[in-house]
Amino acid sequence: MAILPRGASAARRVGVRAACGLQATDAAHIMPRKSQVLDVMLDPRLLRNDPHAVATALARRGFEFDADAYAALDARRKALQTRTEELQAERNRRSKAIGQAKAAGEDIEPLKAEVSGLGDQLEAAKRELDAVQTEQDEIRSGLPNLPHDGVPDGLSEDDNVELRRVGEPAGFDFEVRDHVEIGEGLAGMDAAAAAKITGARFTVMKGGVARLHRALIAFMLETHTAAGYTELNVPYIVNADSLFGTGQLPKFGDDLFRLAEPADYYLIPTAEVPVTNLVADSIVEAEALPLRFVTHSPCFRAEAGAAGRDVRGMIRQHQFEKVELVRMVHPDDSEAALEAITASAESILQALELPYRVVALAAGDMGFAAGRTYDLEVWLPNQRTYREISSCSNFGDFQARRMGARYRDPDTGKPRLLHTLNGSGLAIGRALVAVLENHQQADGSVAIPAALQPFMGGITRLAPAGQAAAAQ
RNA sequence: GGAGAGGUGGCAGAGCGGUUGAUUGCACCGGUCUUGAAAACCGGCAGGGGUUCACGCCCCUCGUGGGUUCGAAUCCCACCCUCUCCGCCA
Repeated sequence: MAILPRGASAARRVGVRAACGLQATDAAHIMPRKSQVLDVMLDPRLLRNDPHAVATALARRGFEFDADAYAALDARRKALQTRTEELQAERNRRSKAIGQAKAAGEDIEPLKAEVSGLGDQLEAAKRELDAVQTEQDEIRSGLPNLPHDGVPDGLSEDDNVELRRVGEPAGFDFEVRDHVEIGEGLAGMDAAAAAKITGARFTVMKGGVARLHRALIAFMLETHTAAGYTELNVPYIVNADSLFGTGQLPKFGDDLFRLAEPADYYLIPTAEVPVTNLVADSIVEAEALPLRFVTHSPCFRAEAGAAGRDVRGMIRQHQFEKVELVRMVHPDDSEAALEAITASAESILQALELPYRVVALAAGDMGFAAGRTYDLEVWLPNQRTYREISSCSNFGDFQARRMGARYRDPDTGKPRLLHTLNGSGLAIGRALVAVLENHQQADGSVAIPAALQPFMGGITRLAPAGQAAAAQ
């Protein structure tokens, strides 16, 4: 049974596959296919009718868009398209006339001779049009989403706006350890072993720490499904189409682990990719909205631009796990849905008794596809700072347009782009770090938050190696 | 991996190379009838794009790409996907 109605037509998406069917070349070549495909990113009409407004909006993100050049290109496109379609119409008319003449038993040879020149003209016009459209598509697929009106101005994280703080950082009357020290003390965290097996930025977890990691996953899935999210289990390997749909491609291939063999697939950088793409290429019935999904998955990131950052511990790994929340909603509901998805993520932090703050990202600090983003940052006592543990974004129709995700408007009967959102609920590795650090005790043990204890066989603390196992 | 079958509108399912972008059924929307509903009957109903103030007109799309032809859902080639049987396998 299908989870979602799949559009059998699949008329769109001629796109990426065709365009990048050219093997393991550069991921940057991945493009939507021209014309009749709706996976261009920003609304093509907005781009055509008011390119300067687009340029102004994108400038808030620090993105330069040459509106005049684009407008000039579009003028060429228009002329070429008109000419091409006129030629096609002419050819269709004549061919139809030949058919009728033949049916009437007339001699069609003279008619055929008349049409012969048309073919060449048409082919030439098509080629030209094709080139211009390809150029336009390349530009469009590289344009980030427009920031929502309410997004704070600014180009860097320094311009982010703190919305609220929840929970008081605990006072410690001993020297606060970081999670690496705590994890090693518990004999539960081993970076050296992972380095031997693989390399840098991996960790082997063991015993109580591994169990705590698993408990966090189970607790989060339980909490979110109880709140109405439908649990999913999805592929961790995806194709280029899916990554284009959510916006990782064509621009951010460097952040991905790519499997060139035996197939040109990618490891997912987040479950957002497979889950959001469930609605790719389909028309969802209006009553089915909102769709709310939760899934647990590993995430694989090359961290290409992060050399030297967060090298110690589990903050920044090539492989980590995450519980992800995804919603597909009616366009009118996406603003409220962002608040709701953020609240879902916050409920986990509250249950885990972790102090955190909520930050509205500035226009220039948001991800490529996001129209508005709230980050949740958890308090890390050793670093004496708040660190990102969840990112909740409203993508508006940006991803929906790229992947062809629509719902049927009951009033008009016509398909319309739906809105997509997602948020981490939460990143498991960082949640583990936060629990270890915030709930550490003077003796090196770690108190298990009450909410987690049922998923830990009822134990209330993790004890350092050498101490008696676990208190009841 | 081997052998076979197949991919057509929201779904199901037709379609001698020529007024077929596509018969029909279901679903859906509107109407008649009814106190109301159901049934019955009548009508409407694929997606995308261009152009137009608008009515409308035009182009593209029958898995994807290419080829043959004046003309392709229909013929040819390649690829992708699905199903059945066999092999392998958690």
